[in-house]
Amino acid sequence: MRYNLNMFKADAKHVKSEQTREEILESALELFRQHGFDATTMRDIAVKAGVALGAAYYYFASKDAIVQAYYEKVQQEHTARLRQMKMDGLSLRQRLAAVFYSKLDILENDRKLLGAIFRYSGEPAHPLSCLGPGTRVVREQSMQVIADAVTPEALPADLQQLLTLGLWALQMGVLIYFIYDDSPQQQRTRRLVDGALEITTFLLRLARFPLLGFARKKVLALLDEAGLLPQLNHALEAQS
Amino acid sequence: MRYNLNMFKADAKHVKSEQTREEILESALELFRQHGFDATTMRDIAVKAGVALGAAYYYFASKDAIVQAYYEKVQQEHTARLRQMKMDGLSLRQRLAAVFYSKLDILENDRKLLGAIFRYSGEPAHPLSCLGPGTRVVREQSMQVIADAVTPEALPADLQQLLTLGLWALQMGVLIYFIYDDSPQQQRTRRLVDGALEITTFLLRLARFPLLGFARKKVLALLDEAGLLPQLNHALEAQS
DNA sequence: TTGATTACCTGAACATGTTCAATATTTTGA
DNA sequence: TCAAAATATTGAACATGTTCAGGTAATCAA
Repeated sequence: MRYNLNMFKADAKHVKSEQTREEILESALELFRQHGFDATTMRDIAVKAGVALGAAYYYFASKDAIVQAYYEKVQQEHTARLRQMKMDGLSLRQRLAAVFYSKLDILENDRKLLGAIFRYSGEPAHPLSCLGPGTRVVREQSMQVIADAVTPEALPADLQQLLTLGLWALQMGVLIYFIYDDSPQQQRTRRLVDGALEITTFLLRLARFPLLGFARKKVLALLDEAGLLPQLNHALEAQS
Repeated sequence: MRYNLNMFKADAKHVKSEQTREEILESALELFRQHGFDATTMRDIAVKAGVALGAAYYYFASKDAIVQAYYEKVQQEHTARLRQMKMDGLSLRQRLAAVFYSKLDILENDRKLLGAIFRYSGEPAHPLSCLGPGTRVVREQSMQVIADAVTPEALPADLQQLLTLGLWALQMGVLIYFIYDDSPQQQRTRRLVDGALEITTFLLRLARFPLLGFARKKVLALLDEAGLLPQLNHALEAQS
């Protein structure tokens, strides 16, 4: 085929648009890291990126949305890192440790940015609510990473579901703890992860006993009724 | 004694100051309920309260601080309601149900206000962070309400500590769920509370078994190391 | 009583997130 | 090639949370 000159132009243009966006994002993150989220103004960001104020709003709906974009990149990176890790031969606990640790590694120097992620957790209607529909994709992506570490264990479907949800909630809690953790290199958070995973796997071994099996059914039924297991119905239907 | 005229004046003045504060608070809450938190401006509040804009900032450090003041009143009311309830003869589960239900009752029509409470949960340095030092008093107060419902059960000190902390965390989660719950009268949240308490008391009965006793020790040690049990040290020291 | 001190209150000014009408640039379709 | 459409960009204007220098009223000390 003959190359159409416009193809290059189109590519170049799309690349340039993406570059502008990236430039704004990177400028913003650098300033956020340097001076904090609140101390950085949208005007600062625009100046540093070499664009007009309005351009920032052409690419990002709000100042918080920039942090959300950052977190989406983090999630991509997290997914990518785990995909290229060889998990063969590792125990569940080791796989989960890899999941939690790599997330902390990625976020290590940006703890101050994370606050913005949780800012609208109590506002269902806000597009950036970390529990709302607006962030569904990244949330499901982060649950998938955990599910991928759980699945090789070949647990009963209900337990697998339960464990994944529980670990996702644990991860949320760990992130909050991480933000507040002022120990050097956030070692306390790492130790918290270790301990929590030890207990988790210990309880998992107990989960086959009848009494805990009963509790497990109860918990599952409760979460289902509460609508916190959206995929459960399909999973169970497919199984039975 | 002879009454000093200035006493009345002083009282009148203090009362008047308190009245102004109350007027601003009530005006704000009414507007928040009517039009939502974001749609209400500080100028609206000042106009409705019949004061200048600056007066609102004399009494409240920020717009969010007004919601915080509301929540402190809620916590007072919660504490008061439970104090005047007769808990004699009630089971642990019934006492806890009373704790959770009464809190939901108080907050019933103000779910939209609660979002602001969680807004700074990811920012340790913010004075209104619901997990930070700035809100310690109201947080300890809300834990005390739970502790008072747990104490009559005469559990071992460590288990009591653990249960109280766990229930407080549960309450936080329930409040989040409550905010997102669009079922009529938030019945789903009530059912979630019922189910969660059933499971809690069931697991509590299991906690005496050796295997779960081991897990319990592990959890306790973990939380202690994580610094999430600030009072534990004193409690255990006093016991031994 | 009176001057000094404190508490309360005012509203203009400011800072900054956000919007938007207008303009420039690029792409598309014929 | 060129006009229309789509995309990208501009920066002034706006809305609103917050600050602050200054004022008034109440309280206190002598």
